[in-house]
Amino acid sequence: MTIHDVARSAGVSRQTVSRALNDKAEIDGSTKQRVLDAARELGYRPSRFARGLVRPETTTIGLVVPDLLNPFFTEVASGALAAARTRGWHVVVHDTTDDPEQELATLRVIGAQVDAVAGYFGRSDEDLDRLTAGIPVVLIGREPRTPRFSGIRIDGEDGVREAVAHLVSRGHRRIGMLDGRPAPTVRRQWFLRAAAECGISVQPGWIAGGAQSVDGGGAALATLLAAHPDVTALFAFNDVMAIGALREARRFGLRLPADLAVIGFDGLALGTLVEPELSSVAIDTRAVGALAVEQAARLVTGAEPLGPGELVVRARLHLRESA
Amino acid sequence: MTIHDVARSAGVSRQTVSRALNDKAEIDGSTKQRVLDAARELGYRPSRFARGLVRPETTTIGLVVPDLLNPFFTEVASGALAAARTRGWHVVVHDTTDDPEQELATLRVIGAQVDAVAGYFGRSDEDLDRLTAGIPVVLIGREPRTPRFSGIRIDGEDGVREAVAHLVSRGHRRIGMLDGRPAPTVRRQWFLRAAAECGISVQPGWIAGGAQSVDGGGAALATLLAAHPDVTALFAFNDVMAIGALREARRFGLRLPADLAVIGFDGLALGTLVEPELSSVAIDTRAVGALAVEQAARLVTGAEPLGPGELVVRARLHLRESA
DNA sequence: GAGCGGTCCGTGAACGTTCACGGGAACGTT
DNA sequence: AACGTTCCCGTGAACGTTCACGGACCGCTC
Repeated sequence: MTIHDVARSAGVSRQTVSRALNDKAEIDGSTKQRVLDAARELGYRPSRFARGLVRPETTTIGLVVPDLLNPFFTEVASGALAAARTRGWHVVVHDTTDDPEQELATLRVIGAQVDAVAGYFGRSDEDLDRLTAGIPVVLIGREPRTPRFSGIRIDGEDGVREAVAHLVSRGHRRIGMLDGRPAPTVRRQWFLRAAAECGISVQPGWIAGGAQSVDGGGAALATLLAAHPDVTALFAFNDVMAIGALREARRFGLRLPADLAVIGFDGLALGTLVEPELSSVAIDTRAVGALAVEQAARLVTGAEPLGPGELVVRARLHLRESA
Repeated sequence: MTIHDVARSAGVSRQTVSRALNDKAEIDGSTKQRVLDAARELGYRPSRFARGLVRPETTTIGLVVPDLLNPFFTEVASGALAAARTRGWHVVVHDTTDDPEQELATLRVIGAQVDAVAGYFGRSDEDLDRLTAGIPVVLIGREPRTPRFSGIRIDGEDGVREAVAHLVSRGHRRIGMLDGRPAPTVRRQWFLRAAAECGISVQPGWIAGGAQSVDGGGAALATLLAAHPDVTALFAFNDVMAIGALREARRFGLRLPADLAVIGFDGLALGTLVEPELSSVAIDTRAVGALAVEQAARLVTGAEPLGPGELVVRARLHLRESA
């Protein structure tokens, strides 16, 4: 079903059909109506590829997240959408469900659909390089090794230092941490460094790793408290885990924050909905998405890309009720 | 920067470049490498339009939501993404920020980018018909008047009846409602009908309208309680408002659910994170998104579309702690 | 040395649309 | 009657890629 079929059906030429469909001049009112009717009759709709081939390209960027239901990624995506909207750009969102296979499948098909891709990836830079076939790539929350890639860095060091200092100033000495993985993360390094600077020691058993989810946070807290019930404060890898920890602590019968002070990371809006409201080392999550789109924009258009110094989002402590 | 430039630079023909880039046979290893190097050197990347024009089309559907940060729409979007993924389709997500202007802008540009569009719209069917230029449209949570459109209907009548019956069985007689708009909504009708069936009367002042947000729910509860502090139970337009009401009630010093029982609508995962956990007339939100994509799929491919009877998502009462 | 199979590469065509241009008809002006 | 304008409309070309086909070259066999 092409423009030609419509033209034939209406007894005019391609160009006249094009004029009618695109509200252009140089066409008589009655013929225009006739063409429009024919097009509707035939259920015709223009090929966006043929159209894109000849008209100024509308850019589309792909955003890849592991789990859109995770509020952190929702906020990042929202920021990316907003940034794209101001440019009249489009964003196709892909949710990999944290599955390497899905990520692979996404990368395979996305290259043909978008002008740039941004997001969270698990695969190596080499794999990404091979799969993205030359389009710009913006990594979020991970340092690129290839110069071809850009990375949005999340610098929470100062914020974590503030958090630990705050807990110490409130008299806490046994501060645990729920990490987002069994293996130490960067945030754990920040935490340990901050603790050392504040002059308190952190025993290895005070750190429990868990899945980066509400349930994961709850489970991690359970194992932590089982072994070390004397921990009085907690820094969590992120807000989602912290919220799971709050819930679990309540089930343990702990009073919050009297028996256990909790500080999360990310500063999600969700933190204001739980009881007690969550204190957090907050970053501007929507800015993360917006920055990624901005950098993708520059790479696509060939403008001067942002340097590493500008591709940073810094965290600050937001105190609420939970600590 | 076309395939031709690469061909010239590598001293071969278009076709050979195409073969190298697409990992096809009938090409020598050394020439392939030479072409690949030339392509990288020139920063070449294939036009997805030209490619799409000649290769089997990959379908893309547009999903339009008023606010992706609203967890309800997040869940719907997540369901849509998952359904699209199983087909190898793409979803471009547009957030209109609940702004008619943005919605208009979105509709204007989306037609050239997608094969079908689904989501929440504020504009009239006539406007939509004109702006979507012949591509299939699936409305969510709203009945279409045009036969050209499909609609996903949300039937919460039975669920609301269960909810009211439950509250009545617990002895509640003065049940208020927080509606999602100043003007009566369908959910208010369900509520009033259910109340009548249960033999309790609802005074007009027991119903307060508010914005469909956490703060809106809180504000609505505040005005409601100011005028009618004797209300003992509450049905909210949706979970987000219900959660706002819970927070506000706590600030009022009410014990939950002893002083005020609350039941929301939607059954969001978020409801399990608040204190007390929210009872809700729950729908399968992800199924809503999935159904929309499924129907869009059928309309695009020309398969037999789902009938009105199949395009329904029914609600059931999920009891947790708040009632 | 003719024939044959295999490997590698290039040329025309096609995808469906819009742009630039040209041309016919109708009408008014000189 | 010749000419200029205005209003419509159609034709060739182009966008950048892939597919189908054909052909050159090489080595082998009989």
